[in-house]
Amino acid sequence: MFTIEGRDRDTKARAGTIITGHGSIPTPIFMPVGTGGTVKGILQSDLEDDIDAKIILGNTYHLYLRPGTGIIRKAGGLHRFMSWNRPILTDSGGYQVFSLSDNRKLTDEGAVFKSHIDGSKHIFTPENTVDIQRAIGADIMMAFDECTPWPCEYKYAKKSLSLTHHWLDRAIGRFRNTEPFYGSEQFLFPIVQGSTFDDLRRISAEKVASCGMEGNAIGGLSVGEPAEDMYRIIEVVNEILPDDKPRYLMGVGTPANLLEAISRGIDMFDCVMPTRNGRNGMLFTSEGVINIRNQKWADDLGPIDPSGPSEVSTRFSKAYLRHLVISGEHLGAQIASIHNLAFYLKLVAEARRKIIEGEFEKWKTAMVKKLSERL
RNA sequence: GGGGAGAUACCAAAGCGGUCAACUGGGGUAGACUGUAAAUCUAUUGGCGUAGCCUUCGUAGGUUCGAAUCCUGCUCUCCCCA
Repeated sequence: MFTIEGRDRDTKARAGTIITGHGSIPTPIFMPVGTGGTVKGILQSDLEDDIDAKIILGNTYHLYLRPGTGIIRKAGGLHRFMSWNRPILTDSGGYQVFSLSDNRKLTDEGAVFKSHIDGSKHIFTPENTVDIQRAIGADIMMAFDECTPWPCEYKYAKKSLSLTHHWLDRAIGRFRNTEPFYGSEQFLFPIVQGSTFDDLRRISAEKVASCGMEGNAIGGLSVGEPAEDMYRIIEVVNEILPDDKPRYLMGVGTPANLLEAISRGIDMFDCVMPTRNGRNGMLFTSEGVINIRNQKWADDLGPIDPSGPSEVSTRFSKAYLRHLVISGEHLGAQIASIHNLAFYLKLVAEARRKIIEGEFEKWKTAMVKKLSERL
């Protein structure tokens, strides 16, 4: 399911391919987030053509509440429901346990929570989140975990970790006792937790590695901790996670975060940043980060990004995009999202080429510097 | 021609003797956003040497210890009737 085609000379970076029932994914890869069966504001055809997304995310919590698994099953799975034939990865709802923490209570059994939509009461367990993801038909399913907040007391992180591990065993049990609904093979990725504590992270990585799944994930990072802590934890964990399986860093991050993580052996990423921040006027370009709402772009008739990661990047000017965003026009959010996602996808594709050529590190160092510039 | 209402900061619109440099929206400016309860949220928006001072509420005067608020003249706008 995962093959490695190349490795960088000087770093832990590698270039590989993940094969799923809905197509293969070159790594390193960035996965656009499509929480509720849509990458917000973007047409599937634009994801396929202009952005060339290889895989997108869906979210168990959101899809379960709306439209509900009944409709998705009736449609023949999420791929058919949303007319997307490339791979899909679903998050288990573990992140919502964290982000909607006011509305939930954790027990050994699972997480009892109130719907943010209508206040109705539900429970997520390691078992039923596998069932829901089976109904969704995700190519890659995630184990149900607790994404701990930051900062986090050692005592709490340790207790939470044992809960996550306990849940992991049960999720794998259910995974092994059930079959895909739609014929296409599904994988289940376990998630390393342990907050910013090296020893807990080691314990968790050992546990996850011992499960022998087709890929592994690192969660609980980029929740507010300094980037240096995140990089350190990645190094600690990747020492232990199997080298011949893809490693997925959940919820990360900025373009610079991606390159730093790739150099430490990460293969997969997802993040709302290119879409959400794009909708709010933040553009990632080959020249640096810009806030398109700033006055200084008002009369800049040059392209959004001359390096042209997407068709919209050179077709439209900064002044036009600024006008759209300032005016609250939906097209502004759409163009910004398309450009940002294409920028992310081009960035990881370029990283892949550099890795195969064995020249990743030098390129990465220069890029990180450039990408962090604020225009 | 007759009668009535009103003129407040970039726009709209509160305020109707001191607690008003003036509520609130919009607009402007800047910031935040990392497994999406976010096309959202926050700050700021007369000037300056900024715990203070200066200039502002159509305009010219007046009353008062004190006026955006009360009185008078003027200018302009809107509405109704003819």
